[in-house]
Amino acid sequence: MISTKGRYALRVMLDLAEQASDNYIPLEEIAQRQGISKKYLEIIIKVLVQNHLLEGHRGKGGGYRLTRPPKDYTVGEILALTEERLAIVSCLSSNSEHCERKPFCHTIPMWEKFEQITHDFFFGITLEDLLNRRLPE
Amino acid sequence: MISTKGRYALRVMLDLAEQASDNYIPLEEIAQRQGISKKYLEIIIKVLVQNHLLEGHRGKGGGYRLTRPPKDYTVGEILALTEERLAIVSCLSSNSEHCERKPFCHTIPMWEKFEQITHDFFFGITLEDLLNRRLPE
DNA sequence: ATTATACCTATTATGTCAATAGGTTTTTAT
DNA sequence: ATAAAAACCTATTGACATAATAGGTATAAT
Repeated sequence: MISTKGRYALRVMLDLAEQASDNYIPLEEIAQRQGISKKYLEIIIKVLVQNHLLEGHRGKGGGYRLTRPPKDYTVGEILALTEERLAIVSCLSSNSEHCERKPFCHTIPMWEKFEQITHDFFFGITLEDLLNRRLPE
Repeated sequence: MISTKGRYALRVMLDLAEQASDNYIPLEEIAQRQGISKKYLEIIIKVLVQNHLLEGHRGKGGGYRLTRPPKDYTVGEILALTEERLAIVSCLSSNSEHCERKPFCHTIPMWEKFEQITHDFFFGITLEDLLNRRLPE
């Protein structure tokens, strides 16, 4: 399940993309427009800045702005940052302990395929697609 | 993310399918074979019985058995029972509170499509498919 | 100097997951 | 009848993640 963290991150990115402005936009403004607690958004937006999806500028007149055009962001890369667990079952996640059943497991191939499908889906949609309400294929 | 509950449920069903026997198989035996706590499995198997995916028989010589041939179970119906939240985002789940942003939301169509993909994937795989390590298409 | 802003560190409440514990009831085999 | 083997039932616990709040510091523009 996608948590609010991931969904909020997406909404912040979309909000900025919608403004289509090169100016910095204060978080306060975004929070009000989206109806989300500014304090909570701070936590989420931090990750986006650290990974250079957004650029923050301090002080009066500061705020946040995109670092690329909306068509150059995929939904997948945004969710991957805030969700951490794009792995669908723990058996597949990198930090899972070794399972000696894995070689014989009847279900692993299914999880792997689903993971592939999930990846392809979310990495195949850009912010611009969302703005235009146009899903690929 | 699929929880152990869902994965264990699947493994129990697979275990029974593999035995390919009309006899009742004690949970103790399944638990040992699968390396899962019997007590925990009790909780999981209860749901499967209540929904008639399994049949339980009490007393000496009792145990559990499938109610249908493996080809007539889909992975989807098993996971749906134990996971509850096959809804990917809370906005789409039935018990979510009304969101007045929904009509304008740029992300809802994406979540809906992903939900469709997820549903089609898991309801398109049967227990028999898993037994044979054969994923459809 | 003041104001507006990002940025930082910590804390909390809630809830779910995963698991354990200790029983009761039913059925079969002897 | 009796004993054993099994399902079935109710409650509790520890650990962890999520979602959110709180209060502060650093920076930049006017």
